[in-house]
Amino acid sequence: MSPPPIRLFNTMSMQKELLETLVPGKVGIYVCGPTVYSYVHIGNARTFTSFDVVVRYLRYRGYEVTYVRNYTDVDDKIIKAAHETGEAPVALAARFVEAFREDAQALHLLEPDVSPRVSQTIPEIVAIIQKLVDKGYAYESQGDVYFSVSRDADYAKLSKRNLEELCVGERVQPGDQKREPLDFALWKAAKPGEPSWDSPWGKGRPGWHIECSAMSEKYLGASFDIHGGGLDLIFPHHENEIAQSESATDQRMAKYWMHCGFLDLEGAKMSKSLGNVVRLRDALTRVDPEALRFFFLSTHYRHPLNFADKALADAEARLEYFYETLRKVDERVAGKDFAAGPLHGEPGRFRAEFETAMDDDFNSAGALAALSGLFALMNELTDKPPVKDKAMVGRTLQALREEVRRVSSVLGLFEDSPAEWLLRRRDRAVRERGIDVAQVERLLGERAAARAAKNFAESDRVRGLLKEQGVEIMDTPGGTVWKVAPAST
RNA sequence: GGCGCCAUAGCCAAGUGGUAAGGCAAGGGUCUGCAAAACCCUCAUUCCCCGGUUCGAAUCCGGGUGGCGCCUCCA
Repeated sequence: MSPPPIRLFNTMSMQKELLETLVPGKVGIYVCGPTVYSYVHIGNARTFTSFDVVVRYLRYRGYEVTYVRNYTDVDDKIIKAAHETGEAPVALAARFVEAFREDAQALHLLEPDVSPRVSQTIPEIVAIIQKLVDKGYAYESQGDVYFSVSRDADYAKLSKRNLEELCVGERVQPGDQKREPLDFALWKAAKPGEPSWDSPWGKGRPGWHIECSAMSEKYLGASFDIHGGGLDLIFPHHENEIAQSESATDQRMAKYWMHCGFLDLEGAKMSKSLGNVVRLRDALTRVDPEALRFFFLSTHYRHPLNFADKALADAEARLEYFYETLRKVDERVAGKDFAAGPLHGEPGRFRAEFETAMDDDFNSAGALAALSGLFALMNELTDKPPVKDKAMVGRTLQALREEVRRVSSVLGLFEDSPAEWLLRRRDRAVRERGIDVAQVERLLGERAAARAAKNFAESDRVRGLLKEQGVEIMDTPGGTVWKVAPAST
């Protein structure tokens, strides 16, 4: 069996390449995880969601995937944050690892196969640094150890920088022990009160980039398939990882480098200096987690995505359509057996469209488009079947429902029960709009009585009353149901 | 200054040589006591501008214009 023709954009070559893994049928992927000094923001969430779908799709295509995503739990920012809260750095990091796990769960992110932490990888980190020192790529200086960029002939091959130009913006800070401006720290001598570990260079802790070199090698080997992260990690983080790993092992670190585009806020990158960072957990109080996920997937992962209320509302409305459809279909066919026989149309054709899009650099936006026809057909079959053969309609609906399940497993969407999702959404809207559910139900009862008496004037008056409160009602064969209208703002 | 990305309808957004996916909005229709939901139809002779290559370009090349990112911590 020939491998599925998945193509992916490789930052190293700046073009799409056919995925040919080191070991046929297997993929090792390393994604740079969060530095746990605070809650993750929605930009982080986008990146992790993108790679979540990459991993899911590779598995869907039959690859045996080893997915590694680390926690950077030893870092300057953690020490700084801990100093501010008065916590021990280790405790603060542990607290935010837990917070991240909660956030990840809300977004339906898969648990990686391995989630290593810097604090648990110190021996491996020290070993790599020692190797680099021994091979002359690194030097010790007053308890610090630096990587000597000038010793690395192909430095900057990922970001395509030119070393002379890089030096222009660079300054050697006073007190810095670096020999050359571009050199970067592999090991930092401990200062009082900082977490530290023993090393051949005295007590200290790892520099920023070395942990990923150590953790990826520990769990995926010196050379592995895919390394991913946000666009802003290309330089210097991934560049430095490459320099460290390849100098130490003399092997190509990763074959494919994937980078996720930014999530913009009001058309500008989120940044602390602009004060426009939105935490994931704050965003989740305003938008359904699955709608956020859908929103992320509605644009190709390498393109910029603008975080806007309108777009989120659209995503949520679209998701409601999907779930309403699934609810109807499930009511119709769940648990039923239909005699074998021909299907209406070609339920399988949507899968082909979906796979074609995903095979092309994980084009989730294109993949989502394939769902439109699938859901329209389900609605057509439930509401106004074009064929009289009820068994055929039922069989076809079941087949389509199965297609949705397959797609769900890849996109991480529609994993909730439709009834639960719809109720959860309505409950949130009820809370936001301050709607009195008891009153709604009383009015609904009055209207039902009026309708039974064919008093349509009264019935419509009640409808108007509810509408003023933002409640929309729908008369269905199964009775009158209601929902909260989308906010007009 | 160096490196790089992007520019597709009112809005969002796929499409990297073969004659413009999908969604939202809008208009029309079917259904409905009326609605809503759902379904159907319509909705870019054209892809920022100017040249070029080609039988053929939104897609390739050159030049503009306009956004944006990285070069310092950053997903």
